[in-house]
Amino acid sequence: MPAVLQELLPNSVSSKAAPRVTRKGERIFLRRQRPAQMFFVAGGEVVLERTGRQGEAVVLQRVRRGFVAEASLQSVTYHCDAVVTEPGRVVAIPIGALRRALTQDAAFAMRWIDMLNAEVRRLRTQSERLSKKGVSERLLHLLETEGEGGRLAIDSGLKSLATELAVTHEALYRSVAALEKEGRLRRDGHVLALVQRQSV
Amino acid sequence: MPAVLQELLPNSVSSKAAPRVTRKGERIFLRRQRPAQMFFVAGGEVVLERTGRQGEAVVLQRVRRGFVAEASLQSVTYHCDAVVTEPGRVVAIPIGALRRALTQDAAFAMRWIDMLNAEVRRLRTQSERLSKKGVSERLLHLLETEGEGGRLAIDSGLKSLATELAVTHEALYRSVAALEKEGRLRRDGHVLALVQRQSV
DNA sequence: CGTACTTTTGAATCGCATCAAATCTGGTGG
DNA sequence: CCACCAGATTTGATGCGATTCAAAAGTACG
Repeated sequence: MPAVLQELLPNSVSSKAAPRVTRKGERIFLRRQRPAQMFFVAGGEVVLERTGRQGEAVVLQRVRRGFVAEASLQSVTYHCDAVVTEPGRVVAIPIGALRRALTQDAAFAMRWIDMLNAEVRRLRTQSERLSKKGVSERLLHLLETEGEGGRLAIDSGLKSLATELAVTHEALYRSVAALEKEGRLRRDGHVLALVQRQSV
Repeated sequence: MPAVLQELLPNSVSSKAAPRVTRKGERIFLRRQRPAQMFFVAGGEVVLERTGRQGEAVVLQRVRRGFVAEASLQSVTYHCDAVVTEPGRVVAIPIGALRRALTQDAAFAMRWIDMLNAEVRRLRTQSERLSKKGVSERLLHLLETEGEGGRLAIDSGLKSLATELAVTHEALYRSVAALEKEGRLRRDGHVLALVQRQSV
């Protein structure tokens, strides 16, 4: 089990945690199912998505390390599907034990609150990004907010990134190419990096 | 002080809460300020927004009853501005007292977690909405998800709604008119309502 | 080495942003 | 009560950027 998880969870909970490997394409859980476990992604990648009636997938969360659907702690059903996009590992934690620990261990509850706060901020930033109209504006915003020093590794390909930015992959490819030609962006394999503009 | 707040907060906190009236246009707090208080909107309307460098405002949260920027509990600075869009009342709660109560009162912490969970879900729905491309798709999604039985009161006008949907007001006006003509939407003053389509 | 998927480029079309302007509205002060 | 003003609402014309549809080239993987 990852150290991050050990530090977050009290023993009463982590002792009940069950790690397992995931396969690409596997569904960890489905919308409308009753949550019995909380999942922590410890390797690979899992996306939380909703599927419209025409089958268009909307990516709501992309997790490489952290909880999927933390917000379903008290929910009657999941409100999204969780799909494995890259094989790896998840840790399943019984929700009952988690709830019990949260009501009994205030320090743990506070750590949990911090985690939720971070997720709320991340989602607000994502809303801000999706409020932008141009493709390149969204891309640059992503690099500015999610990247480290304007650098961001794109592990699952630009096509997958396109659905995350809610644009077509064609538009994204063209936008990347255009930004590169303008000298505002650089590509090193899977890494996109903003080119620092010299301030006057 | 509203009953909802009384039920949520323990006495140690609610005794320190300070209600006050708000004026239209007033800024409750600004980005980059250090959070000293947590604000509960008890009347009127407050929006949480970020302003880009060209002054384009992005609405991240619109609150008529509830907390603004709950996620800044442990933050060093606010990450958004809070602006009063309709005069009313807010209750200011000292953050120190709040934090203390959360670490000592597990039941309160659990109620707080539920509130954050609800906000996370709301934000995911908002991301889903902004992922839609068409204006009318976004509008219909709003009515489906935020409305009660497809009915939603628009108190602050369609123009303000337009910025929330991240479209121009012209496009929204036209979209509303078009949907009305198609018989998919009805307007009764400030209320927008989906027209129920007869299932076969 | 074939198959499935991503990446890339091209062309046509469409919806929305943009700019402009007219009308309507609620609220203010004379 | 009316004139007036600021803001919201509405309609029109134009252009651009993204979607859509199509197809070719590159790449990973069994």
